[in-house]
Amino acid sequence: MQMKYDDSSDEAFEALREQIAEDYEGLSKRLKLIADFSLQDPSAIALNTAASLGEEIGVAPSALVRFAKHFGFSGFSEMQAIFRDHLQVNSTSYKERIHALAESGATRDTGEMTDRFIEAGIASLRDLQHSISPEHIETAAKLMADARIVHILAQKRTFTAATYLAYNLSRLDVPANLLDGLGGTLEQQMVTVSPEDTVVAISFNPSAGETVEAFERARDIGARTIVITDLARAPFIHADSWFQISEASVDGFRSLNATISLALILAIRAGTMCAEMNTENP
Amino acid sequence: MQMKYDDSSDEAFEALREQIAEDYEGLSKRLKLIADFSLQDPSAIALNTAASLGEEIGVAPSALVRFAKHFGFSGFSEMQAIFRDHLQVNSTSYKERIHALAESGATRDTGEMTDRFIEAGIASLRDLQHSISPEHIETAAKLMADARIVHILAQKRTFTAATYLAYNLSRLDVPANLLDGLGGTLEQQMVTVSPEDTVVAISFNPSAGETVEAFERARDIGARTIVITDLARAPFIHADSWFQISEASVDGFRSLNATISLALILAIRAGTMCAEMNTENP
DNA sequence: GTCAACATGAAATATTTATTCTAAAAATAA
DNA sequence: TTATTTTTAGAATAAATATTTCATGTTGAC
Repeated sequence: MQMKYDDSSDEAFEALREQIAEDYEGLSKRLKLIADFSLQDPSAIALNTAASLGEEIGVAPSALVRFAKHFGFSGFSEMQAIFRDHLQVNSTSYKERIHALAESGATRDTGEMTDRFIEAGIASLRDLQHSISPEHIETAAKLMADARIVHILAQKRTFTAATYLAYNLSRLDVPANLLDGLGGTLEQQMVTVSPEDTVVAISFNPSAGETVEAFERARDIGARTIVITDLARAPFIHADSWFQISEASVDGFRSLNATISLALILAIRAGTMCAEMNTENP
Repeated sequence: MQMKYDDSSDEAFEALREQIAEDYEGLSKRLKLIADFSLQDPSAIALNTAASLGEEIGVAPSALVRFAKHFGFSGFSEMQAIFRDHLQVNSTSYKERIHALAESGATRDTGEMTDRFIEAGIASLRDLQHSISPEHIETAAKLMADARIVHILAQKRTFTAATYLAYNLSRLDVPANLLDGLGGTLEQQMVTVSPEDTVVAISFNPSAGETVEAFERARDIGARTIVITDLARAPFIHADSWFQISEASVDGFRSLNATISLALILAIRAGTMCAEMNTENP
């Protein structure tokens, strides 16, 4: 099964934008004001009422209705929907897709199941791509690069992602330690954490109580904290840096694609930062 | 993914988000649903009506009003304004970011790197989609479902994928054992392998010598063998079932997306087969 | 089990917001 | 200038949307 993931639902917005620019000269005075504004600040059109926009632009609300009708809409609301979709396309279309995948019923056919899992993985990666910010990666990578040791908290569900982050950090000469709670309790392992360290918690809902406790313990010790989670909740929102990722799930099985990709990206950026620091101050 | 913004004009939103996360446990069932949704997809709250959000979340519109009131607002509309402001603040700072991106080297590199890794991951998944056949999956899953125990050979590079396969098999009540070579040699662990077992080797080039030896040992014992590899060659081509997957790599870092997705698919199929067998012959 | 306290959804109501209509003001052309 | 057309703002109306209310369901303590 092949799926088109381009933002085709956004075509309408681009077309409208073009038409506004094209028709501009033929518009009346007030309509030109509105055209200027809509091209310059489309999200304001999406998020405000005709009345408040009218006030801000300096025209009557009915002028906005006339504007919309000039471009073939039934009224302001219909045009506004285009602007809203545009705003939502970049942030939510993959979320909708992710949500839809979770809904569709279980299937017995292996080929179909395979397709759906692969689709789910791709949707997760696309969502990651649309919502990730380079600045935020920089921040988190710096916290890791500056640390004496990077500790990674691994609970059952996220153990796989934790091993991947630990493996890649080690490979890039960033000191990494996996707090896996093996051969004892997590609490016992926490004694190795110092205030110069950074603790990374990867936690998916429902969070293991142990992970929550260990995270709070790390904050008490004074270590820096980074959280990768699917649901930003206390206490994780108090972390120095946190990422909320949405993984698609099929039949209750969550994809791990976005998580491990983020782990790899963070590890690499931390690794290059570490290398740069070492060459500068040998 | 959502991120923490330092934007001070947005502090109302941050405060609200934190309060939602904080109060979460004390909320009722419906209010928890709304809390989850609002944390996961705040822009949807900003752009939709209480009625349509209610339908999407699965609660009555009045539940959204109750939710807003719980957090000290006069009603849904007042709370929605916070979400709208957040979106507006965000989308304008996004423009600035695009500008800044062209200027600052580090973030541009990071953004570019991120994109390349995500594209590589998607390419790997698409390749997987085209290269694996349902019949192949059926065969391998059957080998796992029929086994007394499924042993998974984990070498350094592929340890992550191995833990993922083991975890998912266990979760689906397929007896799984990770041969990780910890606390001794792989050879010592191999004594647990019997002729009624299936051994899965995940091996990427260059293969660890230990994995090759362990694989041959498994064949000598008479166990069934499954191999997931990026390069099909001796001795792995003698396995009872094998998959060749090509993971895209960026700057020498190989993606793991196709491998873990295949692992998940195999685990699920094996799990459903196992369950079917148990209900048929109780 | 019974009761009380709380949570919930459907419908009624209130409010906000968009839209239409109209008279008046500009703009245009003779 | 004046006649004609177009544009406009504000009021009236219609539609959409939020909010309140209340009967019913649920939960938890005793």
